[in-house]
Amino acid sequence: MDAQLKRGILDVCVLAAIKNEDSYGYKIIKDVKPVLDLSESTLYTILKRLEESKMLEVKAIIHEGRVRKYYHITKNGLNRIEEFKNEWKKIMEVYSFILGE
Amino acid sequence: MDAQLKRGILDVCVLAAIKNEDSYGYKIIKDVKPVLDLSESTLYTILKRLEESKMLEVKAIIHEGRVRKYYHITKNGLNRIEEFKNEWKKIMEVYSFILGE
DNA sequence: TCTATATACTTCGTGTTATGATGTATTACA
DNA sequence: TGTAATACATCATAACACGAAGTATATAGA
Repeated sequence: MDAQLKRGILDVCVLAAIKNEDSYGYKIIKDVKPVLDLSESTLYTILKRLEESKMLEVKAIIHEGRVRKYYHITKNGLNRIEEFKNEWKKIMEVYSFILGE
Repeated sequence: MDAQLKRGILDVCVLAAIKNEDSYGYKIIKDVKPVLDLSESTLYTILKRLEESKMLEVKAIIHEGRVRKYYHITKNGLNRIEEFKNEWKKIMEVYSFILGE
């Protein structure tokens, strides 16, 4: 998909991926990739950003000798998803415009 | 609307605005703004980009003492719109994912 | 006549962001 | 021994939206 089109949905996509269950980087990539291709560097950048803006909380856990960072969605994160749903209405208007008013 | 969400649709939005009739910067802003807010600097940046990628052709015309640059969509531009419509299907899948698989 | 306001386009600097490349480290299996 | 899978991190780069500021003309109203 066009790189520009991705922006703005990627963040929310990651939030959605952990909405129902805490998850970690490697798993999130596996879950999101079939729907929307993203690289490791992109994902970890996003996770850091979402953490900084308090939409996610992190807990590091040792799993089979490796560090695993589990991400948990916060209220802010849930709000962001709701906000996105509202923005979507606007997006649909724009789409109609593009199809030919 | 979220700045990131705009990217990827702005270009196509501008193309759509001149699809049926040649237009110029000032008018394009007026036409697109009700649907999707954009500033002058943004618009002219986009127009330049679309011209460079051969999606638009420009013709400068003197209108009431002022220069007016009329933009005409090319075949490339029309293709871009069609491409966008295809990408939209993918976007809808992502949207479903966000809503909760 | 003076002054907004509308018309019309341009340039620059800044901040945000996706991504490829590269690196580190462990476990599992052939 | 080697190779794939697991798991996360960092850096440099390029694309892009946007505010700010600038240039210039026409027109309507005070």
